[in-house]
Amino acid sequence: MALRHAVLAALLDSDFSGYQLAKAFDVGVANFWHALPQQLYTELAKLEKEGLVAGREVVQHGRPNKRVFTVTGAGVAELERFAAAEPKPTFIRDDLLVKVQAADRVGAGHVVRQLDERAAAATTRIAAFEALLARLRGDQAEDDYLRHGTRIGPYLTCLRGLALERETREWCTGTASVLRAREAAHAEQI
Amino acid sequence: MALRHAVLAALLDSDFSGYQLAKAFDVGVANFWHALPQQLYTELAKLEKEGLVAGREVVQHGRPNKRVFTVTGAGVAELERFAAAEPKPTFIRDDLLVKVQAADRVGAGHVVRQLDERAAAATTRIAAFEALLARLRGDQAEDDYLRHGTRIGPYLTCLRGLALERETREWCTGTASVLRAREAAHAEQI
DNA sequence: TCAGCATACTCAAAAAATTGACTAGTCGCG
DNA sequence: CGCGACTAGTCAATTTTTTGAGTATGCTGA
Repeated sequence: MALRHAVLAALLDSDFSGYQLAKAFDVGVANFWHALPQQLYTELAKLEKEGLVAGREVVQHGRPNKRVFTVTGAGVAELERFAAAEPKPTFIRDDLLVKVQAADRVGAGHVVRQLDERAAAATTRIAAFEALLARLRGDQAEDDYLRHGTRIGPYLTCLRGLALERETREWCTGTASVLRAREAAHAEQI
Repeated sequence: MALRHAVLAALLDSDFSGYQLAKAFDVGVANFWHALPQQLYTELAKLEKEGLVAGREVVQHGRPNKRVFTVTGAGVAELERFAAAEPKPTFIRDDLLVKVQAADRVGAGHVVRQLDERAAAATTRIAAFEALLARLRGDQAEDDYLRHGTRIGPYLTCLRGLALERETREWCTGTASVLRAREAAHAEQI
């Protein structure tokens, strides 16, 4: 019962349809939560049945109509309860870490390549986060925005995403270069 | 089919029983993977049936006997295949991020407290990682160990854990202080 | 013009993770 | 001597997540 809170938090910012939420959960919100479209549709249906969100049909021209959802008062109350409850520990799962853990026992070649790719992907995401942050704060200086800006929540979580991506990039490039140096040294010995 | 690789990677370092693995997955390995004891027992049973690990009974004095597991050749081959495959994207799930995202719409009090607690927990983990890293490299300098040390995999993943915890601590303290300042400013206005 | 992609969603089945309840022996503490 | 904590597991039920397969419509570029 935790995806629901991620959905509610995402809907606080602006109303979304399931499809739009799915996009968000695949890129931006994925920063701190991840879910497939099917889960979101299911969750939205449940939330609506429980009265935590309200859906309304939006007629569109040139594309299928959609149902967008708004958080209700009960939804905000539910988030309030969630905020007061003890948080579950952070949950990280990363294939690359597992591979690096095993890197001295299996061939490191593929792992090095994947580290490079991950570092490149991180660079892209860093740029995206920086652009998003700049857009959120508009023409205000960061300090100013942090003190007086609206929608500080999304800004703060973006800052975290940015820091994580930077850390990821550094670790990936550092680790790749260590593994490469060791492969080279090993090759020399022969 | 991914927990199995985390288990295999953990067993590469030294043989473990299900119980010991459970401990590791609750603290150390939890750095990059998380699993409950039940899952580990189930997974070990499956891995043994498939011949990827071999179990043997260890008779103990003064406590129940245990079964410890070793990775077999087939297990290493399976890890090799896994290392070559495309990695799934990193998967992060964090209640606190969701709460911060919603912090400007629900009471920030609890969230601030939880951020402080998380920062304190991070400090503890940072110390633990530093101690573990020092133990792994023994009397070697870090550069030296990275170039020539054995078991470089665990060392590299620990470095990542350390960096993540440091980032966590910084973000938590920074975010808590931003939210506190805003609460204070808001109180003044009244 | 027509294939492919994007929007917008649904249903069902399988796999994985979580929750909760148990067994059973040992150790130390009061 | 009994109580609680630690070691070392097992079993079953439930919930969550993932995988896979569909339904429609409309726009765009080769």
